[in-house]
Amino acid sequence: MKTKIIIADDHLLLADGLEQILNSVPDFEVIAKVANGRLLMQALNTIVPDLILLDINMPYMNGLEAAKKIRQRMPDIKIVFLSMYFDAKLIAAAKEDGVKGFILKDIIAPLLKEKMIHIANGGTYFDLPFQKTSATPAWQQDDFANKLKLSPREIEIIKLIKLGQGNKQISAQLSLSIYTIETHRKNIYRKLNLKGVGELIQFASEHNI
Amino acid sequence: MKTKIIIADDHLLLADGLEQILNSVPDFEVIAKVANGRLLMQALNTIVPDLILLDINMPYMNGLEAAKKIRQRMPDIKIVFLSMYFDAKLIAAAKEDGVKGFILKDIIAPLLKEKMIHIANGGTYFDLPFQKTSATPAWQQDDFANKLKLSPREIEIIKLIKLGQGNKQISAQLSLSIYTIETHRKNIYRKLNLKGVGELIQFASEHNI
DNA sequence: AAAGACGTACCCAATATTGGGTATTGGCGC
DNA sequence: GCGCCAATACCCAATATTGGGTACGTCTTT
Repeated sequence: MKTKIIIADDHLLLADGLEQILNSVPDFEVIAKVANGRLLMQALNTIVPDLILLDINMPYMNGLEAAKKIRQRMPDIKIVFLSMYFDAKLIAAAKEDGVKGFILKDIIAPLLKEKMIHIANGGTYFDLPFQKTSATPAWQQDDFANKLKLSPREIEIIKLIKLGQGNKQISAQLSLSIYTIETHRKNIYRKLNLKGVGELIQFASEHNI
Repeated sequence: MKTKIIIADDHLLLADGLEQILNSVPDFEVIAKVANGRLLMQALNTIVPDLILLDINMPYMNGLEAAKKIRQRMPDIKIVFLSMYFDAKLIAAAKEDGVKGFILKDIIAPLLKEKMIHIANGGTYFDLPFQKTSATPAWQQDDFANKLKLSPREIEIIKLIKLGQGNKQISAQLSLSIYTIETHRKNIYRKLNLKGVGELIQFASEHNI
């Protein structure tokens, strides 16, 4: 029995591309493509997939709302989020709603397949905002891969913040200006879409940085 | 084979009391009592205990220093800290140094025995700053038991801080003045001897509040 | 009734963090 | 060599947190 998939994405070209990619996996079968959340809910009245690949940003009803509704009515359907950008809060909310995966659109086809197969087999996968994960060697990442991901220095600073250190202590420890730490902090918050130490430490703990 | 214990405490009366209590446990044998860290180190040249019950605040060499040295030279000796007050940072440092337990002096004899037996048998025990732990019913706590421990309201607020909320959000959520939250925060920091959100969240995570 | 803990609320000054900039340097890839 | 980006550093204004107080009503224990 193949895994029946619905693709929900308002970028029709991308949706077609995804269809091609997923249909090239023997165990996958794309049974529908829809362009927004409302159409997705309508489609679910007549066809029932095993998995939905859901764009977060869609008109009429966004991915998160759609996921909530689907989760309530048909909790057996696996939901995987697809997004242009990394967003720590969004991922936290998604996990709350039982979403099985979060994949950035900067992924390349073979890796997408790999992750989708993993999820279809009952696993979960949530993209991380780090550069150079061991699972995805640099040579197979495309141009967008390094945007909005955390640099080594940023990760280092997150670790220190997580230890309860203030900017002053961190700057002393790394022999840097306090202004530099402020800049790094700002960049970290911007990249992860977080606000304040609390949320950052939350995030860091969940992703054991 | 009995567990050989050395008691290190500059309050001689207390040391005597502890000796009585511990000797009433069949498996325990107090083989020495010393009044400060230096005397403890001297004693260790001639006698080797299985466990040291170590007061944190002692003249000449405090408990933490003594523990570090003992840990280096004789890592097999179990060390248990005894303290008048709860101190989150101290406990964190103690754990780093391989200390097996942290017991507040407001404990009552039967519970002390219980915890010491647990530790002697290879366990660890670290006192918590909460009121009314289920393991220690209120009726068997003495007068000092509730000093410097966290109230329910404080624990509630710690949970919200841990979720990354600021004073403003917390006050809104609980329908309280922001000043009240500030007060609670101050009390929490004072009671736990912590400084800043970072350290608090660290602490809260470690003790899963 | 007095003492103490708890929760509430307020004031104030000193720091710290946040969020908006700009700018320079050195490395890396194309 | 040019562009990009990480890392560094600085400025500034707006908030937020910290840490020092005081105060008051309620409830519990002594």
